[in-house]
Amino acid sequence: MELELEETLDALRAKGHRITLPRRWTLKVLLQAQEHLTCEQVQALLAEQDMQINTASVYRALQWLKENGIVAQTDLGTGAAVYSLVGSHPHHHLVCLNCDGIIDAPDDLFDALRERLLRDYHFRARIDHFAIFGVCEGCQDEDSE
Amino acid sequence: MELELEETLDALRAKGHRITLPRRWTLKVLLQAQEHLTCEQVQALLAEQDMQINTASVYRALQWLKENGIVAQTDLGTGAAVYSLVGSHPHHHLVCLNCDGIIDAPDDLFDALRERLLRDYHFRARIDHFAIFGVCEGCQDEDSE
DNA sequence: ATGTTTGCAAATCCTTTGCATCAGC
DNA sequence: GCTGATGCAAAGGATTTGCAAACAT
Repeated sequence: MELELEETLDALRAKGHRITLPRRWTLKVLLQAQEHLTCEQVQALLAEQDMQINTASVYRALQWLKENGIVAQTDLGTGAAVYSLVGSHPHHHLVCLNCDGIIDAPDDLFDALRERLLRDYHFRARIDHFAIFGVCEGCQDEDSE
Repeated sequence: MELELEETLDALRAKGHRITLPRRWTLKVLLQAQEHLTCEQVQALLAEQDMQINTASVYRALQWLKENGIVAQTDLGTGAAVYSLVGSHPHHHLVCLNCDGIIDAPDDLFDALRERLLRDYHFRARIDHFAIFGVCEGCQDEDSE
């Protein structure tokens, strides 16, 4: 993991980017967490480890990582956007409109869609971390009661 | 269209909801527009026709319509959420991460995905008005230049 | 009549920005 | 040393909320 951190940073440096502490730490905590985090969570997790950075800098670091294809930004309808690594294990979320529960879904779910978008629209979809809204099994049962 | 308005409102009334002017007007303008609108646009279009409602009431009406499955809310990454009717002609958007261009996409794109989510996850997806981010044809060419 | 919804203004929440200072290369 | 990134505080924009008055049923 430490390796992955340095490798990624080296690649960015090679593209002419400056590697600063906010950027390094933000990427580090995302690698540690291996799950989607809000800006606030990133900052809190860092603070726990005595790495203090300003909120604006976390936002700027996250945006930079996003622009460079390292992280994906997703709106789960929870108010704050969540950020997660693209590379590691791409996964998606089924968000229940009724109970707000979240089910994880694998990436290959979107393979057919990706292919079709590329073929029919020449559109290269970047479905890195997706949220699909709907009604989960439990809540469907409730509805019918 | 007038018919559809009254029918929908009657159905809501039958469910015990109160039909007020903000609710009626908000639905009316969405039926007129037949495309996704922001809260601000709803309010502006109504004001043009001398139907003044408060911003908070537009939000409340939109949320009410959403809770009742009449409209879908979508985040196109443009700041404000957009709202559109579910019933009429479901459609979706391919949003280019580079040029912010928006390509319309038909609903049947998601048929296979819907079926698989239902079969494998018992999840009833409500993909009413979706945004898929990626890179459009023109911007792919630019990249390779 | 009664309980719900509205309008208004203020509050809240997430995110961005201007600018002087600081740090990476 | 130059250029770009940070920290801070303040602004920004979208959405929500508290509450008295108005309204639908």
